[in-house]
Amino acid sequence: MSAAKTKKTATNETALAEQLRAVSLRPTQQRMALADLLFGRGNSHITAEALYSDALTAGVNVSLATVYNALHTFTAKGLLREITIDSTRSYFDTNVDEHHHFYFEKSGRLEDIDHNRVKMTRLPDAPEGLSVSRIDVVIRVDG
Amino acid sequence: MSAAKTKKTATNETALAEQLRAVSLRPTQQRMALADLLFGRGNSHITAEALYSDALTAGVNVSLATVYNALHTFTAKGLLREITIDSTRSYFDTNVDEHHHFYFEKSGRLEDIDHNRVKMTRLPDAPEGLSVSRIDVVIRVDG
DNA sequence: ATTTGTGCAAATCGTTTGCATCTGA
DNA sequence: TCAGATGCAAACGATTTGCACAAAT
Repeated sequence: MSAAKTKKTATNETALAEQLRAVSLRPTQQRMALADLLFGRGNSHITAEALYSDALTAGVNVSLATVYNALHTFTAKGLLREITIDSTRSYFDTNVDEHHHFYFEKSGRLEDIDHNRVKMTRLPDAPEGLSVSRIDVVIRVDG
Repeated sequence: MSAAKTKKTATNETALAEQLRAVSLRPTQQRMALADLLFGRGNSHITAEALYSDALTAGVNVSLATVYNALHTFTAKGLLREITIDSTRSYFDTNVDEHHHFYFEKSGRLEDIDHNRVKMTRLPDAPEGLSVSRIDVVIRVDG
């Protein structure tokens, strides 16, 4: 009885709609359903294709183009973070807080590393006048 | 008068051939020429397409498929390191020593950071029984 | 002679785009 | 009403693949 499959409660629906409106996005049916799939579960790292197939499974009427659209829009609005580790696909992370990743080379799976589990005591300055937008630490493990 | 354009010196040719033989790769014309382009210059981060066009410019007779082939083979043999940061293309790094990168978001350019310019005093253990194959630190700057 | 590498063109695959249609405010 | 969103199918671009031919040992 996932919220995506059954009728969402009014409060849920409102919460999602508010979340979207807060970043000036129209809470359309598709965005609501995708947001519910993305943020309503623990599943923090997902690919476009995977989200699309989750949507189909959940009976959500949405096209692949709209999935890509929503993922990029959400990312631009700071609701998601895009992670590029494997050149064959992009992952989108629902965790937008500062954190790092384990990357399991065999399975292609990602796992969060809380930022306080990594401490960097020395870092180079950003080149002349440029500012650092993000520091990504990826620990690759053979698994 | 690049070594790729003109006839290579006997010592150069021998050195490259030895380098390839050392990792049990046949020193074919194409691999020699590509190795020369890759390792003979300062240019440490290159894409397959860029190497291909460099090769054409240098008058080297090689196909794109062979460029991909050589890049992957060299990487498998430890002569190169593949870097995935931008999902639209793969970079190959001739620097295979432990080091990190600046990534210039606007230009898509990469710049090496010597590993002793980054110091990590706290790192999580690798998950159960798995070993860490590599730690990548990417500092993204808006430039 | 045998193995390995190369080149071409076609195939793949994730992602993007153009455009007509629909929907939310 | 009308800007913004969606869906479809075609286009894309980097990379891979199949297979015949060529080159290295």
